[in-house]
Amino acid sequence: MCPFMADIRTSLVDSLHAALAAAGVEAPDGFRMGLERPARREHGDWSSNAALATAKAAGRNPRELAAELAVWLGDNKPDDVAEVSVAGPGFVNFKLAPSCLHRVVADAVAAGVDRFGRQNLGQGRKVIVEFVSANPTGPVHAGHGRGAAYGDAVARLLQRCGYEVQREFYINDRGTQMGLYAASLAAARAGEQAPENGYNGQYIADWAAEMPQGADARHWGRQRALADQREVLGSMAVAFDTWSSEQALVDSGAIDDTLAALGEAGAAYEADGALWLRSSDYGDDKDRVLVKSDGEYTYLLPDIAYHRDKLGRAGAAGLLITVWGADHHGYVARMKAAMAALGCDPTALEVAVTQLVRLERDGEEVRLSKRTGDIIELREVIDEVGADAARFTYLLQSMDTAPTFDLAKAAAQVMENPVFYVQMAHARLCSIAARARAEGVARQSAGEVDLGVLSHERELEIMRRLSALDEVIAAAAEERAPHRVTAWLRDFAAAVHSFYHDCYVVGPRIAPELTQARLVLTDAARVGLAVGLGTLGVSAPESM
RNA sequence: GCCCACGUAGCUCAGGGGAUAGAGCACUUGCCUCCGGAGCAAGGGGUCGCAGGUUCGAAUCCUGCCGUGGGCGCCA
Repeated sequence: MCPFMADIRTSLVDSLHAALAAAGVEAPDGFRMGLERPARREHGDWSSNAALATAKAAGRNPRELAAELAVWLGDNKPDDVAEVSVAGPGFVNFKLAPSCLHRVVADAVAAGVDRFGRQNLGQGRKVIVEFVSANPTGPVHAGHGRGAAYGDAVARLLQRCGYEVQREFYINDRGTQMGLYAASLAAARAGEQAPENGYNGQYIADWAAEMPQGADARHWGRQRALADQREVLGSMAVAFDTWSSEQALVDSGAIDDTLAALGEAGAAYEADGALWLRSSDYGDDKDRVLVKSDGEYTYLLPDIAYHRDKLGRAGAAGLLITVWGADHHGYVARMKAAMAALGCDPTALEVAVTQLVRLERDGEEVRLSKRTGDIIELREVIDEVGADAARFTYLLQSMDTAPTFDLAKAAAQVMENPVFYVQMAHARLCSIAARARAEGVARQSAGEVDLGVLSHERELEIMRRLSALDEVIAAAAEERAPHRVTAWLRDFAAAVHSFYHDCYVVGPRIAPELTQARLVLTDAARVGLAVGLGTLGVSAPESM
């Protein structure tokens, strides 16, 4: 990250508190000093609402109080502050010295892609991020793609913020669907009709043809589906550290243990021949069945055992993040209820619900249906648009919105395509460096270059945006919102294209010291783009 | 009926207590004697779904209503 930018923040907040004290103003209860980057340039680099938020309780006029704070802050200037002013209804605005921005550039180059933007908010806290978890009854489809892109990006963001992250895939390898899948494979192998409610997709026919004579359809089919899923996810650069099996939980007795634990907690009871979870005591709408009257487990019970198992592995201070599609949102309350019944810390389990994607090709909807056989597989999406475009497009918007993913648009190699636009910015920066080499420019080491000559508005804009990257990454990680990085990348890429257009780096009319400084700026911007793209799992190509 | 999310420019979406609400596409108009014009710049375009409330301040928080998507099984 740019470590001193965080220090500057801290010192500004401290100074504001001191200024308030000097003005004889006591902060009201619950007051938190607001310090933010103003939307408008003329309002400086940082802005505080200190006067606005405290004036009423202190019986003061906000604008006058702000003026008083500004005078005091002007006399006791925090480090790196060039100017303190008052604006609007009573904001106190700070303008930083230009040297701050030059330090950002030097930092980015020194830290490089591996370390720039890295921070330690997590302090090694263990997190298990579970995502995709498609049934092992067929290929992953386009809808799983969003969960895959999202879960992996969240994992990457948390890693960059100092969490110890494990990516996990839960395999529902027992139960009704698994049985139907095995029966469908066996039927297809024997040239017979699929059973009622069975699977009919083309892949069933294809896989059945591969299945060796006499193979156990259940076991062989599970392996076949998993291999396919792993391969497709791998082609999108999504890899899991652990694959957790539901059947293994049954075999190990973990489910019976969980049942016993729920019983001991008084959270389970028998009725109508079934065993119920008293989930309504823990915030759910109604009680839920754990064991059906025919003795079979419901889907819920193994899932509770699974989350209990994960919690044990994550440890007392650990965190579980489970990514579910919107079609599972109804299960959040019962899972949290079960965890509460087991005495777990309710904040230890976070369920991230992603809204469903609408898939189109050239404006026409393509339906995602796993059961009809008319499935759009994730493999097809990747084949059509590429892994980078697929990931970036899936992460373009907040997970709370149900976006439209147009395959044709995502695949287009045009600047209107945000993936291409951002990657192109990186490629252009690389081409500048290549050009400098081709022209025989002897590069000074970054430490020797005078960055003070970087004062063009285009250059300043790049530096300002670059200085915000660590905050963007921190916010994206804490809010589990990778699309914040996507938004930053689009803005930053725009700044790079503007710079590219207006500020030549190498050429007969460019002074040598400016060439040197701009080459360093180019390197820094490249690091910023690569770091941002990296947290999304998207590559930063040197040429397009 | 109940639960969750969403409703911001013509379209796709950022912003999610702060100052004059932003970007891309589309539209209008400029810019190629130098690093990729696959670009850059300027302009027009808004009752932030509607109505109340909280607040010094609401697109943002709360309540109700309307609309859209998803969910509401002893299916998974």
